[in-house]
Amino acid sequence: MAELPEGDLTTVAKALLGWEFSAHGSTVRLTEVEAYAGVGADPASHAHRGPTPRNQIMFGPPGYLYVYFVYGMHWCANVVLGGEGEASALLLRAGEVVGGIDLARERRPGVRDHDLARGPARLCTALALGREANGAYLLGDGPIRLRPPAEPADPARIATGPRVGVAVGSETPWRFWLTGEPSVSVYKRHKKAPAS
DNA sequence: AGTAGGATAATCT
DNA sequence: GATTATCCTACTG
Repeated sequence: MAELPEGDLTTVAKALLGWEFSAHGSTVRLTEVEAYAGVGADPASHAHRGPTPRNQIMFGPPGYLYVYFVYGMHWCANVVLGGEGEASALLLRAGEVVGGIDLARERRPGVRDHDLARGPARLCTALALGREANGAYLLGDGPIRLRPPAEPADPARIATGPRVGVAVGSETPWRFWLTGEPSVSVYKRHKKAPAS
């Protein structure tokens, strides 16, 4: 059993850096995440306009996995945070493969080790996450698990910046990552987001 | 190094 | 019918 950290959304987001996320025989240490708030508070969030069939898992209790399909070909994984009905979530953007690396390499042939989970859709591929993982409980004893690291991430290495690839709300600096990690993805703004 | 375009389908308006 | 919390390839400098 594990318990999520206490605090508001950005506090929890930063506290989850360095946690280990396991699925289907591989484990990554989270090096990059993005926070998304709930109804009305965050135009970039899927929950912004209220519950829909897709985002219903975000409106449930925290500690569950929200997996969605984007751009016609990619899966992305989130951890539901906040209280029930709050609908905030944390996008797992990147991580370092620390277990089951042979399986991860098989799932993403031909890429360097630090690129295996460097990006949200790549992370899902490396861990073989798809539709069937949506709604999984992460803090119990199931095949998909999130657990705290033996050594917490160094707070001095946590960096903050705007979220990657969002069309709206790109001013909100809710992307958090660990500086100096080769598995952190490179920043790219959305095609239609205002130039910096 | 950085930038640009296209693939491709679920989801929502 | 428009939109999209991405990735890969190909190009320019």
